[in-house]
Amino acid sequence: LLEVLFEAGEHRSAEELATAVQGRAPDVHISTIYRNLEDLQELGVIVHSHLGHGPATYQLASLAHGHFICEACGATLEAPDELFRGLADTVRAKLGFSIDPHHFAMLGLCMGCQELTRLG
Amino acid sequence: LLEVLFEAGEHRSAEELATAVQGRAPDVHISTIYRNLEDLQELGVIVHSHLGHGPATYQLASLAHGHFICEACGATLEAPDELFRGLADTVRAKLGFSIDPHHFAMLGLCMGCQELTRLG
DNA sequence: ATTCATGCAAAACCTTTGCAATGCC
DNA sequence: GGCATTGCAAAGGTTTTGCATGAAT
Repeated sequence: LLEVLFEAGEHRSAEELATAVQGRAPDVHISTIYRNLEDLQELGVIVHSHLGHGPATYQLASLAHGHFICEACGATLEAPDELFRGLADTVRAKLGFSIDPHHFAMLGLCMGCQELTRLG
Repeated sequence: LLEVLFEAGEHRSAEELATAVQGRAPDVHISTIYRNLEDLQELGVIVHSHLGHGPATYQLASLAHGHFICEACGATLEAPDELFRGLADTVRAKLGFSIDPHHFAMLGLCMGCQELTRLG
């Protein structure tokens, strides 16, 4: 049921997933979606991320990656893990902390919005 | 009113702030707190951050810094901005994106919880 | 008199939970 | 019969909004 659906994209909110599942099985309730998402996370099949102020998004664990989100326009850039390697190494060395760069997005300003800010 | 209160700490949720304000002015409603927090943010006096799954936390903009939060035990480490400089430079060069390392915490595992994971 | 900020209640938003009903072994 | 899973409704936690009152200019 759910697995079939996961072949339909990344960064899906629970509600989007519910709508998609309901296309095939109309009686599936969103609380069931949440419960199954939780189980699948415990199994390590999927992960969720927070991409800003909206609802959490879910995706297959194998597709997980970091994100940069523009605070001004909401643009989403995907971040290859290599970008975080330096930070991860430094933080592990200095604080003994092992970062998970996927769980929460990094916010900031995209190129276009930086220019808008500069122009005022 | 609010400013007086901000001399009382960082990482305060709206509800904690409301309780603190109500110690001096009992009739202040939490919606007023939210409205004033929003105004102060637009003025650049304060910022809010998301330190995990709980409520947003507010603090004076001048005290803002990044955070590393342990996904297992919730421990909070404060992150000097220098740690993010390398990542910020790389991301600006490669993606034209200017990161704000304060807004969302970086999750991961603290030293103690890494060891538990390894043993467990 | 007009504007603006406030208190309050209610809604909105996302997520979790209690419970009764259903299906499976 | 027991056990796990579901649908539904309701609640939970956080934040926002509508509206009427009341203060300040």
